[in-house]
Amino acid sequence: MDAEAIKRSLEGSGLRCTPQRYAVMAFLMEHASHPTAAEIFEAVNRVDPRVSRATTYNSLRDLVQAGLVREVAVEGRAARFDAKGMRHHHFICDRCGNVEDTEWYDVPRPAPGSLGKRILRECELIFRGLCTKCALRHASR
Amino acid sequence: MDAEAIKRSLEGSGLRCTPQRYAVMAFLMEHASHPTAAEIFEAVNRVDPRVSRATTYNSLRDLVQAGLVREVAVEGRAARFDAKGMRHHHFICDRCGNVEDTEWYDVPRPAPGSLGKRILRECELIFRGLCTKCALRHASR
DNA sequence: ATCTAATATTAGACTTAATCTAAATGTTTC
DNA sequence: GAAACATTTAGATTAAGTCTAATATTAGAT
Repeated sequence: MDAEAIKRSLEGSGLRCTPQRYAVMAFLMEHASHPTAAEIFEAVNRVDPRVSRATTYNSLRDLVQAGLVREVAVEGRAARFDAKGMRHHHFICDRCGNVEDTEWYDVPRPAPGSLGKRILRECELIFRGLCTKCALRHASR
Repeated sequence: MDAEAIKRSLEGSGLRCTPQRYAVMAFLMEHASHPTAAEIFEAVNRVDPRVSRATTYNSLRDLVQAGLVREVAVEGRAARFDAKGMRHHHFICDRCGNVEDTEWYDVPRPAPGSLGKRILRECELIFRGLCTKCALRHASR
């Protein structure tokens, strides 16, 4: 996605395309590494010191609300974020905690009725185990 | 599970059955509500003031390591815990953030090869949407 | 039973992540 | 250009979790 597309997607969601929001969104689209808010703030602030910490958090909140960004559910301390580009699932490493994208495939929905009166919006699949790096280190011992 | 069973499962995992650990484990088994560490601490400490905050956290860490308890991945601030009893999936409410258990069913594993050299331990399914309470409130407006 | 070494617990200080606040700045609209 | 609104800012505050050093408990050896 290029600059124009980012601008359009922000405005399409009712968000003004401010330099700060743009910077956060652009950073997320360039880094599929599920960065934490602190990482995003540091990186974005280094490039453009006009971006404050509060604004980083505000922008992330707005982007998540607008549906452009996903807050990945991980059990670690700090929240991690993910631009919603291609659909994918997540693999979380037991050992190093890294979150990686994996190929998407359709998840069978629960049997109708099993959820009662709940309203289902989405199904998310999380794989756990050892990532490539940790699996190799594990094997070589 | 009764007291003896808890004791056995702790010791079977190489953990001494101290009053503190027992209390944390017992609380989790009685409350399927995915309490946060703070909630567990308050409840357990109220009953037995000998249980400190640090020990609550230590016990939870030990229980998770021993595989008796699961730390549920949620995007909120505080971690949530869950005694591993019956297998189940989780439903997280978009609005109130509550985590509820839902009926378990087999999740199709990813195509072999799609995970590369990663070692898969488990698949976890998370549903998102509105819980019963929030769905009703939503409808009545 | 007593000693000893290992394990567990504690209170409270500390660190980290995130939110809040009130003032300032920027943007629209008239 | 002024009023109304949205956004950003630095820094204070809160919340969640971890760490530390002292104390207590336990299991196993004698």
